Amino acid sequence: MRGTLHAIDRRPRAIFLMGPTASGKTALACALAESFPLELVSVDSALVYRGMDIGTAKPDAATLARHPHRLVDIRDPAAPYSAAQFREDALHSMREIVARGRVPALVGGTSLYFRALQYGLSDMPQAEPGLRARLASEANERGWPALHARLAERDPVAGARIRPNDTQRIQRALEVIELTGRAFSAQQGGARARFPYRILKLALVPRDRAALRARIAQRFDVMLSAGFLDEVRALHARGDLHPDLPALRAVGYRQAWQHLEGELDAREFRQRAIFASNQLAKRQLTWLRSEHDARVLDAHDAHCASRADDALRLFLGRG
RNA sequence: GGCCAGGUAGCUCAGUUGGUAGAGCAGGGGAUUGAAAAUCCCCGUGUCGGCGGUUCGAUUCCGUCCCUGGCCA
Repeated sequence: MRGTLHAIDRRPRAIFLMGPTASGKTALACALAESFPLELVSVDSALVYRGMDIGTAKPDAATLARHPHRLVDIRDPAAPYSAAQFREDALHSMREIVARGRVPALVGGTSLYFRALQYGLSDMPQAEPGLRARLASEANERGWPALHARLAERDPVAGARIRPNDTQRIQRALEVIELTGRAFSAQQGGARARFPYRILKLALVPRDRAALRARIAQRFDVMLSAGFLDEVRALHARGDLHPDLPALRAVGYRQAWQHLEGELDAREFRQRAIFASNQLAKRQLTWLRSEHDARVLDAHDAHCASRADDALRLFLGRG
């Protein structure tokens, strides 16, 4: 620092606004967009799906009209999205925004997407549905322990790292091994390119977990009275969707689907949906704790918005 | 008021032929590379309703009281 020359960072600036569900990210992002030349990019694995509005707490039409969010409503619920696709889409959006002389603000709660965006993903083949189906049916016949054993044999490192019960990761690792003929673990990590943006990371963290849970429950009841179940009924009525789709595993939708199928009564549905939401928030907070370069804002602090405002003013270097 | 069944972890409950107790759910912590709002791992001391009694020792047996539910009045 002192007395040393350092190169001027000419990378364009970008904002990351991260936070758990129900922490007030959207409201804060929209408020900041009123004062700064921002364009918003959603970082959320559920907001990408069309027709899933109420249960995902998607910003309403008026909000989206005033503050367009990129990467919202870009997929049909039948079509899976992925972290790799997100990275590509987000980088594309960011380039466009910068070309228009504005600052990209990435807002959302899907930490894996933030990580994939900033640090990149290893060069590995994408998911292949046919192969996954084959592995799943094999697991059905011979049991997952057999597949885990095969993984351990073909890739001892991954076999040791991936738990025998973690069927999803076993499946992915075997998929990559079959597609490439090489060990999965050998393809992870490696050199990663420098992220082409200077970023200001803001983490919206609610100080009081119990208050967050209360807010989640309250928000869920608002969703119910806003017609959440009708929304899921419409998806259910399509007939081509099923509960194993990533879209329908989303918090609230999974439980609503079970309710519509008669597996859960109304009370249990509500209860379990809220629990799932609380648990999601907890996992999101675990991710956030490892964001050591993030500026943490207390979501319950009355001055939260003005603190964010100050941070942006400094970062963007103007008033 | 009488009879019956219960009162054990935040909730639902199991259990101890008397040696102070354990599951599920909830909750907490963690992992996290093409499904990630997913998937997985770890974490259980609580006057065993109160008070007495029997006993070396009671959450467990006995008495009594309180509370809850059901049936009968």
